[in-house]
Amino acid sequence: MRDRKSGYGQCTSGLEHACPVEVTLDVIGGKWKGVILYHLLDGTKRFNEFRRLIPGITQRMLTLQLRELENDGIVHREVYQVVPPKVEYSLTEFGQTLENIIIQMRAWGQTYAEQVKIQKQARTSDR
Amino acid sequence: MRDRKSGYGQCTSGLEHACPVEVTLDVIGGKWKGVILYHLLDGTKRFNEFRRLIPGITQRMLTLQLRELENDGIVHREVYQVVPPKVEYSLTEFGQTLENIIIQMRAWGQTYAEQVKIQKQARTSDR
DNA sequence: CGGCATCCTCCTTGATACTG
DNA sequence: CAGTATCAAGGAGGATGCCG
Repeated sequence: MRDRKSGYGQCTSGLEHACPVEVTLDVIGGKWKGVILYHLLDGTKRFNEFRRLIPGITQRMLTLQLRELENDGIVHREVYQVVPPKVEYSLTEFGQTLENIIIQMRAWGQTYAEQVKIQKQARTSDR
Repeated sequence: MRDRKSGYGQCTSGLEHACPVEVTLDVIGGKWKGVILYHLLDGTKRFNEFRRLIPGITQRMLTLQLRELENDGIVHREVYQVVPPKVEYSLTEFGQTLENIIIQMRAWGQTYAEQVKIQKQARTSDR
């Protein structure tokens, strides 16, 4: 496997990220992870709660993205052995270290959503 | 080509991002945009300079990702009509509004790269 | 309720070759 | 140097069905 840890600036496309920004994006950059984390900012959520909050997502993708976040130690999955089944998702302590970033991304998105839309449209019209 | 633009699966309606975090990730979340922006933090870069800084990227992907960033008004592309050709990329004023986020992501990645790696490995070995 | 397994499609990316 | 063009492959993601 190719390896380069020499500190600065290099990045592989594989699992070894030499570039710190990529490390972060690898964790929060999945297709739906942004929204999921966004909703977790204000507390624990259940599986179907996410499905209501994120209408566009499929069951499959919700599961996969939650598993990855769980995997990376960002999200905690608490299973209650009751009938009917109940599963709650929340940020782990580690996940909470991301809160500032999520909040900043939320703020940026809120502030510039319109401008981004305008930029994209300008280009869309010339496709 | 453009990342999560085509068609389905946005936050709520197809046209608008209802979730601000997604807006931001749509702009910076492309496969190589993180690294590109990371390198642009310390100034203007030329095309082949990126290729040196990001060994894993192909010419094609570099072009595509730069075009999208340009498209979204994040990156400025300055073409000098000289021989040999010279093109310089830099952050636009708008792009500079992302600097804090990139810097935070860089900091998080630096701090937690090791932990992320450990988490992933732990889970991998437990399958 | 909260999943997992399967199948299948189309987007994304890579490889390669060519150009102003 | 800084790209574009084309083709091919792999995988991300959707649809559907079944299960504890």
